[in-house]
Amino acid sequence: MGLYGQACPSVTSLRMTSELESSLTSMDWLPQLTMRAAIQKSDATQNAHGTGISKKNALLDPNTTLDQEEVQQHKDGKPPYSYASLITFAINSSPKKKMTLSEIYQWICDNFPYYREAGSGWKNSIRHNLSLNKCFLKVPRSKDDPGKVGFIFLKQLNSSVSWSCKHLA
DNA sequence: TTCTGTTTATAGTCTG
DNA sequence: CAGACTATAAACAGAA
Repeated sequence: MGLYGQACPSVTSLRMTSELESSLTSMDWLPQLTMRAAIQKSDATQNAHGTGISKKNALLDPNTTLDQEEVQQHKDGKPPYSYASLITFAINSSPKKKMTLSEIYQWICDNFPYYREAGSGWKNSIRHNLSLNKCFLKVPRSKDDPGKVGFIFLKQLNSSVSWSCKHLA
């Protein structure tokens, strides 16, 4: 297996040790690890076959986020990121590292106009990915939540659960 | 009915 | 080539 199944091969796994819930006062919207690092990394993994295109699979680094430059670069055409990567970016863009399905859709549409135009097949793929990929964890909503995992955005009528990246250290 | 989520199937690509 | 991974499509069940 290559870059995929694993959480983070070697790209700076940061010190995501203890900045969990304690960062409400100050915002933490910039983990500082952008796609560029991930892409360079995978670029280094040259294509041994020389079949032309060198696939730029973003590493599924749980800490990777997408920065504005990257967003602008791919405003046209289909982004070179796998669905798993897109989902990861989306989830990581949320302060709580959780997102509901509809929010993930929204984030992707906001950041990649391509998907606004595309049909609805990609949403099917997103759902398929969330269910299949071991990197994502479904976090059910708790009714009388003790205050631990009950953070839900739920501004839509649906979506009673949110998703997060599964990367328990 | 629509949205959400799980599963199965199939085809293409990449890696060892 | 075989196996792993990804993209797509689609069947199907449950909830709102």
